[in-house]
Amino acid sequence: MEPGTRQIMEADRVRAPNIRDVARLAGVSYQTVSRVLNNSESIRPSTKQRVIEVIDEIGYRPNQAARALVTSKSRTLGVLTAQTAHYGPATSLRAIEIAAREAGYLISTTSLISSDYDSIVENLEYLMNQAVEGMIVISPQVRVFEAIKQLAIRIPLVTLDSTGRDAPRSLSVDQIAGAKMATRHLIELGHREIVHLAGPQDWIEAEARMRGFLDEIDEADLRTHPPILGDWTAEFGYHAGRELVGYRDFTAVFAANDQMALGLLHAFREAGLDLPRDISVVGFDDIPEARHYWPPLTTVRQDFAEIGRRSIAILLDEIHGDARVDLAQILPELMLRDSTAPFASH
Amino acid sequence: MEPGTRQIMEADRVRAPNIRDVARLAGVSYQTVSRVLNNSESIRPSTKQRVIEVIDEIGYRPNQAARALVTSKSRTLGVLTAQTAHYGPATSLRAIEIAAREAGYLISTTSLISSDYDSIVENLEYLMNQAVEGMIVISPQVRVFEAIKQLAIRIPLVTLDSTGRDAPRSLSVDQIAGAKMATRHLIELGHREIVHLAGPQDWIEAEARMRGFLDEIDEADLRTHPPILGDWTAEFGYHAGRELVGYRDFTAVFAANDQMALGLLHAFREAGLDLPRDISVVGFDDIPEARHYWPPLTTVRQDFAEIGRRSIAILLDEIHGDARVDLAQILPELMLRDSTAPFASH
DNA sequence: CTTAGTAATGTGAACGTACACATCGCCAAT
DNA sequence: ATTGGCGATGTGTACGTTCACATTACTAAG
Repeated sequence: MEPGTRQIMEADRVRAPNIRDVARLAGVSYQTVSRVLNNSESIRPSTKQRVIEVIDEIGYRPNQAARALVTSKSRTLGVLTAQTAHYGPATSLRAIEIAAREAGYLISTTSLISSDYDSIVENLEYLMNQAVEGMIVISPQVRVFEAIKQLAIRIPLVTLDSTGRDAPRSLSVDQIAGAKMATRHLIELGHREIVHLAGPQDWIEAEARMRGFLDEIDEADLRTHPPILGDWTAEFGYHAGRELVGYRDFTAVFAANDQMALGLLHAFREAGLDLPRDISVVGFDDIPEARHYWPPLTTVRQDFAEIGRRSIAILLDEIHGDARVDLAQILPELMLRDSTAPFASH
Repeated sequence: MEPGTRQIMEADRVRAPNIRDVARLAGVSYQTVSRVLNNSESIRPSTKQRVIEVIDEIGYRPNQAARALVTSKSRTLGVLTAQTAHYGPATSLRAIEIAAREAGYLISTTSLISSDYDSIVENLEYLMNQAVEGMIVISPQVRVFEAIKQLAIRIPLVTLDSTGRDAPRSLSVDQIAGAKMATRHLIELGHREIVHLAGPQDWIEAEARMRGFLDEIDEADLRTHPPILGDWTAEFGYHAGRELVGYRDFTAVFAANDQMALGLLHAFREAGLDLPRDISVVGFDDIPEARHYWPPLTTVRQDFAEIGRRSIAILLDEIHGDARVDLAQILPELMLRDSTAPFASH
């Protein structure tokens, strides 16, 4: 191509300024500009100053693609999540995003539409194609682990679950402890017939909460019906509640999340029951609305934002090779409100 | 560097396979592999087949950074959002992510921590540094537009608001129409003293809902107090409700979102009022929980997922140069439930 | 049997940056 | 005056891909 032609093209589509443009205008070599960009030492303050001025003046932005290409570091972390519209995951995700940005990392999120195996694989492939340096799995489901193993994913991985699975490092609020606290609270109030409205059993959190419930029931030498397996929604809680009022062989319900608890309250009240006198209800999560339900919901609080922040800290540590952040579990907290009351036979 | 040294390095850290490795193993040139990757025509099926087999076999993944560098297309879209933990934005965001992925685009999200001008600029800069090809602003606030203008951002932009501002193309559920529907409903029930619990006024949606309310009040020749300016939370709704019960110079409240409506219900019920006989309440959004509030909330439904999908469609159209998707506003829908009742003086 | 035309494939260059190494200039110690 | 050392800056090259253009293989028409 002749020089002339070239110049016309350049004039045509204004090329974004690059490191050499900056260098030329600042009267230094491109390498010096690179050093400024990467905060290298051994650069004279006056030179640095001059370069920075040129950068600001012409609005130069480093080309991330070129950087990624040469360093073979994408500075991107992948997040695999389901149900992001829910308060918990959404809050964690937001904290993750902010923490990642502060550390200079980009987040690439992928939301599972369906939870079948192929879909999970497809989503993981998507993240791998972004050359993510590490991965966080929020609200993990059992099949996700199979897929990760199957794909032989080798990058650092942090999952937000409580079970300490083999492959990845995991972290979360201690779901089992939370469920036990909730259940114990009901037992201490004198309830003996307690129903558990659980989450979908392929969700690790749901499984853990159910385990905590059953353990506590067991320790108190009580009996219980097999838990009802729900889908986290208020709608399901409502229908389960309508079903339950037909039996009345229980005095309290522990729901695996606040939304389902809300559905229960709705159904019970609609059936003319007096809450919490007739039936006590405990939820899980302590979403901001829970304290304004009627009656205000007794529930187990977990700090979703803190989980998000810590997961990033752990992941970055692992990426940088110093796995020193401890995985101490975060303890949840029982929030006592008005949806639970002592059991009084009447 | 001598060849020998080089080989040791390669053996040291296993380099990911590149297009040339594939080409060598398939017995073709790298350009042919490139053609297969880009679905170029005029390539013999048998050749294509062979290349694909090699790709699968050695697990080759195209290097996105190299692609982005040479094409100067990042295939990334930026999303600027606030309050992502809320149901509405979170739902839209999820739909955006899924739609973008289907179109082969990556989403880079940035959440506004604070809404001051500097913070907005910082977040926009962050997105520009990712070389995003287009931008979506969810739940836009007024200052965002100033910042965009100030930074002279030239990439395609879609905002999710209802006001048809000058610079960008915008799209949303018609907030004003929704607010008018809610207000008219209350008026038709016979209410004459209606209070509006508005959202923060630097939020464009909040402003639009308030405008709709005031317009409708005006058209019905009614009077109203100046709206209460809230912050979207149930907590605020609750405190506003406690304040309001002291006056009792109204018979209905239109809250700018469901969460604040929930807080109102809580406060009113706590004050011993009979809902909806004593006071009618209307919300906005129709989050999934709204129908399970007590009483089930009359509210204005908007389809957040649809907004998300459409915004991507519009943005991609604009990026590809054919701006043909129309911006017809999506109409919201009034969901009649039990939190509103005819006004009867008693 | 030649020739033209097209389908299929190959070659050279460029994208913008960071790394490894080379060079320059200066000052202190001999 | 010479040397060594170090701080500051410059030069060559590679990263993996696509684009523009060049070449080869094949097919059909004369």
